[in-house]
Amino acid sequence: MEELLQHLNSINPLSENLINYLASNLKTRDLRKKDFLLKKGHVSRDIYFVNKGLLRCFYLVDDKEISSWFMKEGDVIISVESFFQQAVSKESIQALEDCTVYYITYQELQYTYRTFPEFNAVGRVLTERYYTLSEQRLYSIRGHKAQERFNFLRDNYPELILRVPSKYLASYLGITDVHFSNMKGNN
Amino acid sequence: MEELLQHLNSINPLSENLINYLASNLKTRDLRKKDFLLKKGHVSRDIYFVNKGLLRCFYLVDDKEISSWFMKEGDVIISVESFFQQAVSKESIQALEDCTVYYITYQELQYTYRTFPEFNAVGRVLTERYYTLSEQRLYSIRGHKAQERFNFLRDNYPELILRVPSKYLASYLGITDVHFSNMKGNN
DNA sequence: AAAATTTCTTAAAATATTTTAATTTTTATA
DNA sequence: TATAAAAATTAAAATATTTTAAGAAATTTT
Repeated sequence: MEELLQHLNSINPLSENLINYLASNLKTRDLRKKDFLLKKGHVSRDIYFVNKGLLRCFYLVDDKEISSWFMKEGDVIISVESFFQQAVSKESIQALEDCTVYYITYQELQYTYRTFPEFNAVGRVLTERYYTLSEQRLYSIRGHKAQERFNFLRDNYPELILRVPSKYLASYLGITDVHFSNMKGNN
Repeated sequence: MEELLQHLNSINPLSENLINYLASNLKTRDLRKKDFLLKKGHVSRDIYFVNKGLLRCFYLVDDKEISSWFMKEGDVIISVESFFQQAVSKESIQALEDCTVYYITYQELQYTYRTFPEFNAVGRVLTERYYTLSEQRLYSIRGHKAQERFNFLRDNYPELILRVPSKYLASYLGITDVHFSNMKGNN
């Protein structure tokens, strides 16, 4: 938990009160592989920080699971639309490995923003960073062929290729697992 | 300009000092159709608010222009990655109609965050909203066939179909203008 | 208003990707 | 450890999308 607080502090220095508040309100949760952090149809009520492990975010299109992204150590997790709007989620979040996560609730986060205004700067910068990553994902998908999308993933997120089962990577790239397998062969 | 300040104020009340600061530092720029707000290779140094008109954001892949999004009245414009990281931009931004925009520079925005801490809350909420829209775009593109992507655009952004030339919409949807034309025929 | 340029449409052939199905490999379970 | 289940690979046929090209329509420029 210390490393999370350090991480936040490096974005914008936190007051002692804020550090104490976070330290005493952050909760821990352990997940076994295949456990769900969020199921579609529910509201994304907590904001998580991955301390250990790997998870995937996915949604269904015609009974097929489409992966939106993968979160590992050091990442913050929410279902973006559901959390920010506190609306029912189209996405589910599931552990791909045994995980340990820290979290606080949406209500606690809003309370933190109100009570410790300087924390808005931290929230703003983190949101800017994740927004940028989201735009990069759009950039790498649109206008590129399957092989190019695969190359981008391999060059920028090599760890995912090793840790994430191919069928999830395939749906993330917008192709079938069969085509994914063929592409790897070519290379 | 009044409506922009009202819009910001509705997200989080602005102090009188902040309102005065913004009112005296916001600049206005008029663009003729086809003028550029940003050219690839430059840094996105200003954050714009569209008062009138319509613009497109696009980038090149193998000499082909791929549209990333369209901004109209009431929208905030930046090239996300370039602005937040103050790095060279892969994207360009061009007016599709005659436009009027308001803007401040990146430096002024950072100064505003430092000098008026309450403005961080405004920045945070706006960034959350645009991040959510970016995720929705990913959601609507990935796992969906061309016809479904077109339907999503038609149902959620009908105005774009009327105002944006087909060839730009086609590249936004990740298809050729030829295929776009054929799909419209089917419907 | 006419001419020039750009955009849109249509059709046919070429290519990329999906679907289906069977086999092998890997991982999970008894 | 053996067995069952899930995931990955391979091949062939089916489908979706792109490419190319030519003509029609719309828009911009002179």
